[in-house]
Amino acid sequence: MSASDTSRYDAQAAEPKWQKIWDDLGVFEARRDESKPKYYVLEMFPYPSGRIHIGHVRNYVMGDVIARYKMARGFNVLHPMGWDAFGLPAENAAIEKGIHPGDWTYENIRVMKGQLRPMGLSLDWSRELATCDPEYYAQQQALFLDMLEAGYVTRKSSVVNWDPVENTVLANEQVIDGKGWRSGAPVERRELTQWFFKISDMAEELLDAIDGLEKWPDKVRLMQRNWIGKSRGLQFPFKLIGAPEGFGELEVYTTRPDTLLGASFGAISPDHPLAKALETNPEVRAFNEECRRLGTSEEAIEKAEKKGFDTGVRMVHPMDPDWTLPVYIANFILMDYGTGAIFGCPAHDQRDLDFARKYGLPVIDTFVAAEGGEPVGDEAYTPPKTEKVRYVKGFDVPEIATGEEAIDAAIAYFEQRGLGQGVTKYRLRDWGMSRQRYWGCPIPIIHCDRCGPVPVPKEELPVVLPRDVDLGAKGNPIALHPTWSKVDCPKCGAAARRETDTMDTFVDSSWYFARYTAPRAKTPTVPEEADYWMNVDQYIGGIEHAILHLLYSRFFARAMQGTGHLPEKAKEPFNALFTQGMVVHETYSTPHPDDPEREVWHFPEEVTRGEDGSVVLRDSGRPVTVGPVIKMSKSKKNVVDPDDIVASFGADTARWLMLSDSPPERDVEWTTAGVEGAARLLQRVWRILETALPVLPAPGTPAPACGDEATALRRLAHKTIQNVTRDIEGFAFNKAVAHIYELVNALAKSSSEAPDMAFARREALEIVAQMANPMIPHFAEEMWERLGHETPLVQTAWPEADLALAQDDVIVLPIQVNGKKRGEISVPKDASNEDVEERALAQESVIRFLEGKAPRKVIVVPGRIVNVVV
RNA sequence: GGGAGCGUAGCCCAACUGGAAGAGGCGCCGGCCUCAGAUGCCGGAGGUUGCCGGUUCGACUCCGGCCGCUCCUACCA
Repeated sequence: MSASDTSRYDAQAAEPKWQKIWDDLGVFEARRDESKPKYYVLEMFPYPSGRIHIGHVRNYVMGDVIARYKMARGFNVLHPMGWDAFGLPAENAAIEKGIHPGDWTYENIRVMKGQLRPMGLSLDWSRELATCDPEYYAQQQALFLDMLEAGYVTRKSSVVNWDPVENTVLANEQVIDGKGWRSGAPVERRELTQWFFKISDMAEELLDAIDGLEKWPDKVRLMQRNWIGKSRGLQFPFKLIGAPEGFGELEVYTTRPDTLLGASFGAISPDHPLAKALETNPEVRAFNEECRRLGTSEEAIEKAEKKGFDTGVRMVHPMDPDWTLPVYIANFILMDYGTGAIFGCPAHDQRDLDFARKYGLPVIDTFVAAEGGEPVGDEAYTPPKTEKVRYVKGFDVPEIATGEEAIDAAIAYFEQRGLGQGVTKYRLRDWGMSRQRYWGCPIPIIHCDRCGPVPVPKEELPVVLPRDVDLGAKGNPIALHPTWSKVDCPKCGAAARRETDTMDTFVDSSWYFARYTAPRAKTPTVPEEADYWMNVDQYIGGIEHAILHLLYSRFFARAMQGTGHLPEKAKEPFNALFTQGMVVHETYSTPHPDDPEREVWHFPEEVTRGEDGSVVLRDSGRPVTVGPVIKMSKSKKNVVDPDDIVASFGADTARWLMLSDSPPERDVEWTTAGVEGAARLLQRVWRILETALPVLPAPGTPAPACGDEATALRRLAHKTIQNVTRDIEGFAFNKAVAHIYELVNALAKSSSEAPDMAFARREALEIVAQMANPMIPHFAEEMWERLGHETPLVQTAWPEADLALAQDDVIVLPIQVNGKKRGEISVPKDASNEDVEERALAQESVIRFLEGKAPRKVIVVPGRIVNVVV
């Protein structure tokens, strides 16, 4: 193909050309400009795992559509990008491949940036940051110190997964069936003193503020509410009989005090002080140790078979001194929630019922259904608290009452008698942020035997990670470093030790959005910049971050406001949130050669379908196990990267494909079916353009008088502006794509060279270019240039639809008889309901289906439908 | 175990949130173009809206119960 051949669109030439033009114009470099409204669009930044995959691209292309659209709407747009660069995979790579985590991470960033740049995203790369860079984490350490001083940080004990062979703490994902993933040794729960952010102090505030997050998806708001888990309940003690010294009472918390007369046992967590005190009994010790082998994840604990151990201790029912109940240690009671001790009421809690059946404990109904209630059998009776039920063993409450009423009555009863008190509790726990790992932000603290934990003076920041560590060693690599931790106490000058824990990587991602407003500053933020750019107007990311990342970021924004690093308005940092669906794919595995219990994962490109349809490895032909369709992730290798498509068809084709078909919020199973279709669209539009060019009027020619055909094309073009605008605003990119197709299809059918048609075709082509610009910007710019425009689209305003032109004057209404379509009528769009009814009843087909009967009712839905009911 | 979501043509999905089951794309079939293929153009078929029940003049849409799949579950990010 020669350079002057315009019969085909040449993405390989056009894409670098336009990227250079945009770069030279500096249009994506955000500068403060008080004369324009600002718009901050942000996609969740990636973990540099090695290569960009389709899931990333989908995320960033969506953000790019919004960014480019807002630019055309006259906003001063900030659209930055960076790297969530600390984390466990870098350490694993170091062990497996002998590469330093830092080298591995920076190489990944280089590769992934190299993959992203050709996508033509409107990113301000001058603000790029990496959380593993001392420039970033120095400011994170400064923030930590300010938060410590302001009382947002505390130190206390918590449980971790301990691998006794590796001498190391394991992440939940490193615990497989209760065993360490490398050592295979049974995992233990062990207590360590760790640093915490006091997020639970903010539970009420974070809960209340959810109401104000109107542009967040309801499902995310609901998930956050449930996670915070506010509950009102009763806390009170049981007197104990036969307990070790110092354990005269057992404090329990219950959200259902109305079921107290249905109690049949007490249960405590294996981590409860009483359970530990009882470990002098070897059987108790053995039971507790078995429980501790479950690891720390909520999922594992709850999924495990419910087991209990009768301690022999008994507790006295507070309402009847002669009534005593056995106290069990139970593997499903969490020490972190409530008081770590409960009373079990089998009739009204399924877990308690299963437990009671297993250990032969009584099941006592306290209430039954208000009408025809039967005693509990195999299923616990747990109606909503708002439902009226009949209390058969209630106290201080009418026989028929709702759960809520009875709970309030029970709390009042206990408070009046001084037996206990109503308390509000939250499921939300403090955020444990200490990690016994290498590749993270060092916690800037020095431990002195005399002064305790002492903050590192700010002028000595950053506390830089040591580079020379032995990651293969058993234990925390930083703690094992021979010299790094040895320092003098900043307060008293005595020999002291640095804190060797690093921060949870969620800390890094909890404030990066604020750092983007002044990424090179020598302070965490800069007031003028934060004032101008905050908040994030549109945040875009995966639904998998609906709880933790977003909740932690909300906490951080408040703490940063409290320490003077963010303005008041940034307390809720994300004005609008869009959660895009995940790109999912099958997984492929074969048994590990050394250990058939384990699996080796394979990339989709490594497998192929055999002749009989079975899935085999491409090189060896070994059979492959096809696993479930799950989120693309490096660890399972079910990733597809965009390079092949970009190399064969160009970035715009990949972008178009990503935006077509699937609604953005829905998960998509990745398939390359449709690539050719996406590429075809570009060529098709190009051909339409090149065919039309010789007959089109000059740019800016005013509209001539238009005949029916030209008016119809113009109407569709202006409707397309309305539709695409609405669809982009509503994140319905798949619908925007469909509307562009519709206009292109109409253009393809127009070949008339009459002046009015030539005008309408130019107008429609320009609108196609402008509507498609946020999605396939290189192609759109090239079109725009061929159409004779000198100012690039990136600096061109979004068009306004001509409302008068976009409206239909006549609409077609379907007519139903008894809900079934029997005919249709055409009426003026502003026809009255009476008119419509009259015309509908005059319809031949309607008369026929009425069979002489008089209509009982006629329902006219303006602009929609007419239903005649007989 | 708990929390959240999804399910429409062979496939991806629309259906203005209660108003004609079909906008758009992929694939498939037929025709045209071509020496042939690719590209392209024109046309077409395809349905118990996961299942059962309820509300309604009218249900893909709302309610209840099942089935299947996905995400989160506090040390994966």
